[in-house]
Amino acid sequence: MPHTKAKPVVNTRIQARNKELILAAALDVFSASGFRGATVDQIAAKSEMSKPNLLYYFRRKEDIYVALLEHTLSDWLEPLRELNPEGDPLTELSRYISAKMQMSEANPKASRLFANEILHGAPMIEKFLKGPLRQLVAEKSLVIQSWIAAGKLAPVDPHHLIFAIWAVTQHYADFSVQVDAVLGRREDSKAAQKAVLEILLRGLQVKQS
Amino acid sequence: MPHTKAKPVVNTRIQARNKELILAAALDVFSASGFRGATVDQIAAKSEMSKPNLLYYFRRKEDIYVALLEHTLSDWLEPLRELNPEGDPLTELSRYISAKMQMSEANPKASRLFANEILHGAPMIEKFLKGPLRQLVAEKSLVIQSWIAAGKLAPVDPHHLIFAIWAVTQHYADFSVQVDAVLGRREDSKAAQKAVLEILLRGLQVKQS
DNA sequence: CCTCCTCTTGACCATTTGATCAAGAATTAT
DNA sequence: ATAATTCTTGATCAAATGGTCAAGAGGAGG
Repeated sequence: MPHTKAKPVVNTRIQARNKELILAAALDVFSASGFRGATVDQIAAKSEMSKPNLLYYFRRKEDIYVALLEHTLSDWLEPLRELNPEGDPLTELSRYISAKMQMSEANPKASRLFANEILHGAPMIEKFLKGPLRQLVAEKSLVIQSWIAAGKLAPVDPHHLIFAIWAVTQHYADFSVQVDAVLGRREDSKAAQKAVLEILLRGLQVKQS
Repeated sequence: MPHTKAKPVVNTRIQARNKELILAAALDVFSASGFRGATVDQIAAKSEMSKPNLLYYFRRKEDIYVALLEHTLSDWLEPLRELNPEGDPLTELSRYISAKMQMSEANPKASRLFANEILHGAPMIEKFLKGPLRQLVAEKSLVIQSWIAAGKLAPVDPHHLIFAIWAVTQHYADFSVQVDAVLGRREDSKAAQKAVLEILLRGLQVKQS
C-alpha cells in the first residue's frame, strides 16, 4: 500500500485550541450570513489564521458548518428533556419556557444558525429532526397529554403547544432586529420573559367551574 | 448633451409580463436559498430567459430582491391594519390570527423571504421596520391597551402579544420542514389553525371573579 | 415598406471563492 | 541533538458568478 498523506490521529493541544477558535469564529460568520453567505476567508480572518491553515483543520467549508451544528444540537434538546412528568405542569412548563428564553438571550447566534438551516430545508440536520428531535417531542407530548387527562392542564394539542413555545421563545433571538425596530429600543429580556410566560401559560390553567 | 443609452420609459406589455415572470421565479429561488445563496442563473433558468435578458429588466441581482420585498411588504401589514377597535376583542384577534395562519399556508415562500431577510439583519428593509411597521404596531398596541383598560381582555403587554402572534403563525411557514419532521407527516393546516387559536386566545379571556 | 425603439442572446470579462500544494517553521518524541 | 511529526503559509488553480457588450431579431407606428 502506498504511503498516503493522512490527517493526524491524535488530538494535540494545538488542534483542540485551533478547532475551538475556528468554531467560535464560524458561529459568528455563519449565523450572520448563512452557509452560502459565509466565506472561508471571513472565518479564517476572524480566527486570525491563514486560510490554508484553517483548511488543515477542517478540509471543507461544509465540515466546519456540520461540526458547528453537531456541537450544539444536543444542547438544544436539553431543556425539553428536563420536563419532569412528576412535577407540577405549570411549574414545569414555566421552567421550560424560561430556559428557552434564556438560551435565546445567551446564545442568539446558535439560534440563528439553526433557524437559517431549517429555513433552507435543513439539508444537514434532516436526520436529527426526524430522529432524536421527533422522538423526544413524541415522548414529552405524552407527558403533556397525561397532565391533560389528569385534569391538571387545559386541553391543548401537545405538539402544537411545543411548537408555540419554540416559535415564541426563538423569535426573540432570530428576529431581534425586528423586535428592536418595532419597540424602538433594545428589547428588555426580563420584561420579554415575563410577558411570554403570561401569554403562553395563562391559557393553560384549568378553569374552575 | 451626448445621447446616452437609457432604459425604456414606458411599461410595455412584454415588460409587464417578463417582470412578473422574473419576480415569480425569483421568489422561488430567493426564498429557497436566501439572497446570497440564490444565483442570477437560477432565476434566469426558472424564468425561461437568458441571463442577459433578465438583466435587461433588472440591472442588478439586488434590484430583483428589493423589488420582490417591496412587492409584498404592504400585503404583509394588511391583516393587522384590519384589526377593528370597535369590534369585539376576541373576535378581532381571532380573525387576525386566522388571517396570518392562512397567509403562512397560502404563501410560505414570501414568509421565508422575509424571515431570511430579518434573520440576516434586515439590511434592505430596515426603514420599513422602523417606519411603517413600527407605526402600525404602536397604533394597534393602543387599541389592545384600550381593550384591556375596558376590562374586555386579560392584561398582557400588547407588543409582546403581537410578537407572539407573529412568531407562532409564521413558524408554520418558516419552519415547516421541522414541523413536518416532528409530526412525521405533512402538517394539517386546519388542525394547526385550531390549535393555535386555542393556545393564543384562551389566556386572553377575562376571568369572571 | 421602412424606421425607430424594444427585446434577446452568445460571447466574454473580472472578481470572488473553495480548495490544493509544496516547502518551510515549530513542536514533540527518541 | 536529531529524527519524525505536526503546524503554517505564500502562491496558485479551477469553477462559479455577477455583470457587460455588441449585434441581431422582433414588433409598432408612419
